[in-house]
Formats: sequence, structure tokens, C-alpha cells
Amino acid sequence: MTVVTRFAPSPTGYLHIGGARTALFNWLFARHHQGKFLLRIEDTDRERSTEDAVRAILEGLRWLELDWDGEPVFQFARAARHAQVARDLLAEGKAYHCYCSPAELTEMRERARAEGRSPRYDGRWRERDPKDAPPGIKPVIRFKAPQTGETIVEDLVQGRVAVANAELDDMVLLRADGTPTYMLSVVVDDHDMDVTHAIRGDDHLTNAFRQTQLFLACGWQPPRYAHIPLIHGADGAKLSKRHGAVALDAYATMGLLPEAMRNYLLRLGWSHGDDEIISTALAIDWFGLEAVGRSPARFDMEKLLSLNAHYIKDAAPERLIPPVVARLEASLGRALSPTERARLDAVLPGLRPRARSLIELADGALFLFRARPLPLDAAASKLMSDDARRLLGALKAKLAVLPAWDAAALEACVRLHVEGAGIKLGAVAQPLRAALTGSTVSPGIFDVMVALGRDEVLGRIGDLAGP
RNA sequence: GUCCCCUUCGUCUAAAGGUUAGGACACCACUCUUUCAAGGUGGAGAUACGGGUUCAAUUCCCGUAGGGGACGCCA
Repeated sequence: MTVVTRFAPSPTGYLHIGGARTALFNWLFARHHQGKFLLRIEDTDRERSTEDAVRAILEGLRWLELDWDGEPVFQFARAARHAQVARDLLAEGKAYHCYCSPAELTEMRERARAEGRSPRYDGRWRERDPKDAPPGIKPVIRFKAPQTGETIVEDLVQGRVAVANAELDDMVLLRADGTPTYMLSVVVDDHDMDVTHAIRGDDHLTNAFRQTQLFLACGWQPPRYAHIPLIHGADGAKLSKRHGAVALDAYATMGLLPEAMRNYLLRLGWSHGDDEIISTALAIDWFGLEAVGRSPARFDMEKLLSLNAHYIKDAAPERLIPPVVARLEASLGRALSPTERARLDAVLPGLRPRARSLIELADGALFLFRARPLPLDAAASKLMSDDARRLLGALKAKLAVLPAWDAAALEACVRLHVEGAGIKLGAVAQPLRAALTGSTVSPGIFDVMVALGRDEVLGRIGDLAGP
């Protein structure tokens, strides 16, 4: 049997970390088993579903490079089929009309809560004669759920979980306006789409019981369920807008690489011994539900950034350059010239191990493109003593006539210069760094000089050097 | 409130009855060094608590505490 998984987000909000991990696990599981990974947009809530959210979800998945098989299924488009199943159940006596008004239900729940009972529908229309139906009220269709015994879910992550059927009430399958509810749609779609494994957040665990009952009533085989623990914010609370559960594209904007995000998300709740850095190819090879943990995890930006730093060091330059150029041009407010882009290429190796994100990478490169005279930051200007200026002035003259302009020649020249002056390399390297970058922090100074080129170097030194 | 789930360093996790309880991030120190990183080396740091079962419990069972989730004509 081919494995079929699905990611079934509802487009009522944006794709966040938790949803992204659910998608990743479904995708990995399907790819591992050479099965199918389907995408289903659960848009049966017409009030809250938006096209923007659909777009954001698709873009998020594309950014993460999680490709789905076939076309996305829009659940609402299948409403007629869902409604038909509800009517079939009604005809078979497995469901019934309920004429309770929303106000009546609210009152029922409030009273139950006040009396310390579970707030459930009491089944008052379950056995009532349809002739009692109040006139002019459109009924909903409720599922006639078993009231005794228990329902068991053999969860691939949580293990065997049982709940007494008395704990579950008769859920609404078809709303008064004839539209299907989530519970019905999920069951029908999972069946029609031949979903074999439903991997989703732990918050759906109780739904699995109701869905199992519905599957059985329809005479269908439920999929295998796998409820993965939720991801919490850094403070241990449920992820929400306030806790960094921002849309996935915010992480792209922050300069995260999708492979870093995948690796990070993978290790949240899943492990393979002591392995930490796991390529996507290995992840597909190794992934299995048996290694998914059962306790919730906290989101840790530091670890994500550290993984990102690793992948930045690893990434091919052609992957890094375009996003960095885009960020640079945005902050510069102008396009980079070919000469400037060559400078960027030249310092990239030096910049890479110093950046944890593409933003830091771009920020680190900014000094290359600043107009002269360069503004110095506080630490840099503190370095510019009269001695330092004189040293730079003398060095400038030697650099101007240096036959070769490569890192080795530059280093030799500068070292000779400091030896002559009887000082340490740092005494000139730091002022030089300040003059060339405006800062006390940069890649190796000789690499910076090569990238900048002789004219720019002499110019920048000249702006600050003493007589 | 009811039901369900969870609990190993600050965080993510390994150890599927016998380990000096391992790794990673963060932290500290040292090292390398033209700065800052990166790299290298080392350090500090955990089995929530209480009972069992067992020759032996992080591991199995029960309870307590704490945390989370669900309880919609939302998904």
C-alpha cells in the first residue's frame, strides 16, 4: 500500500512554525516511503478563510521547499459530497436532525459548566420524534455517536489512547445552512483522498476519537494517526502572535535559510541519536514516526540561528549573493555596480563565518559600498590617534607603489612597515581597519584591502591619514 | 470543571533495567589571531517529588505536583 500523507492547514491565519513542522513531518514521511504528500486547504469556514492566507501558506511551503503532489484540494469545493455523506448517514439512522438554537446550546453549556459537568450537547433531539420539530427552524444534522463502550486510537506517536464514549457528544455534521463542518469534511476527504497517515498537531488528538467513530459509521477504514506534540514559545506558553509564532515568511525576511529551518524543525521532537546537522537527503532517509518524542518543545531562536550560521558557511555563493545584494541595495537605496559586486564576491569568504543570518551577512558587507569619507563608529574613531594617523600616512606611501595587490603582498608590506617602526602588527592593523571599514570589526584586513582595490584603499586612508 | 497528553542540564534531545547519565545551542575559560567571528581544547550544568516492582531503575507500575491540549452550527 502506498503511503499517502496530507498537510491540511486552514487558511484563517498564516503558516507558522508549528504548521511548518507538521508539513515537514508529513512531507518527510511521504518521501521516506516514496509515497504521496498531498495538500488540502481546509476552507470550510467561509467567514474567516481568506485568499491572502491561502497564498501565504503556499508561499511558505515553497520557501521551505516542501513540494506537494498534485493540485491542492480546496475543501469547500467538495461541500456537496460532504453534505451527501451526512444525508446518507441520516437515512441510515446514524445521524439525526437537531433543532436546538444557538442560544439554547450556549445555555446548555453554561449550565453544565456551572454544575461542574463537562460542557456537552445532551442529545435532546437524538431520539425525539421529528414530528416535534418546531416550525420555521432549520435543523442541523448531528452524528448519533455511540454512548457506551470506548473508542481507541492506536496513535503512531502517542501510543494506544482510549476514551470513554460517554465523554463524547453528538457532533454537528451539517450546519443549518447546509454546509459541512470540519469534522465531517476531514473524514470524507481523508477517505476520498486515500490518506493512509494523518500526521498533525497534538491539539487534534481528541478529534481523532470523533473522526474514528465517523469513519466506522461510514464503513470506512480510518487512517493511521500520528499526533505530534506542539511547539511552545520560549516562555513555555502556547505559541501565539505575542510569542514569535509569526508567519513563516518573517523568518525568510530575518535572513534564515530554508535548509536551516528544516533542520531546526526536524530536531524539535524528532531525533536520530546524537545527530544535529542533518541534510534533507539524510532526513528523508532516516525519518520515521517511531523516533518522534511525545513532549512539547520550546522554540529557541538561538539554536535556529546557530544552525543557520552553519548552513551559511556551507551554502554555495550563488545562493547567498542574490539575497545579500537585494538587502544591500535596499539599505543603500541604489543598485550595486559590477565593480561593487566584484568586491562583494571577494569578501564573501571572510564574511561568511561571521554571519548568523543573511541580514548579518549584508550588514557585514555594507562598509564596502559606503561613500567616502567613511563615517567611523565610536570604537573606530577612538583608535584614530595622531600616532595612528601618522602611521597610516607612512603606510599609504608604501602601498601606493606596491607592485602587486594581493593578500600575501599586502601582508608582507604591512609587516615590513611595522617592523621598521618597531611596533606590533595590531598597532597599525586596527587603525587601518578603522579607516577602511569605519569599524573595529571586519574580515581579515588584507582580504578587505584586496576586495576594495588599491584606489579605494588609498582614498580611504587618505581621508584619515596624517601628514 | 471534565477528559486526554506530557515531565532528563536554562533550551532541544540521547540513553528502549546495569553508562563516570552522552550530544547540540547558550554560558564560562583557554587556544589560534591583525579585530570580531569561525575553528580547536576544556569547564560548569539535568533524570520534578513520593511510593512501589526488581539483585539493579532515567527506563516498568501507582500517586502527588507542575505544564499542555481538547471540550463550537472554528479548524
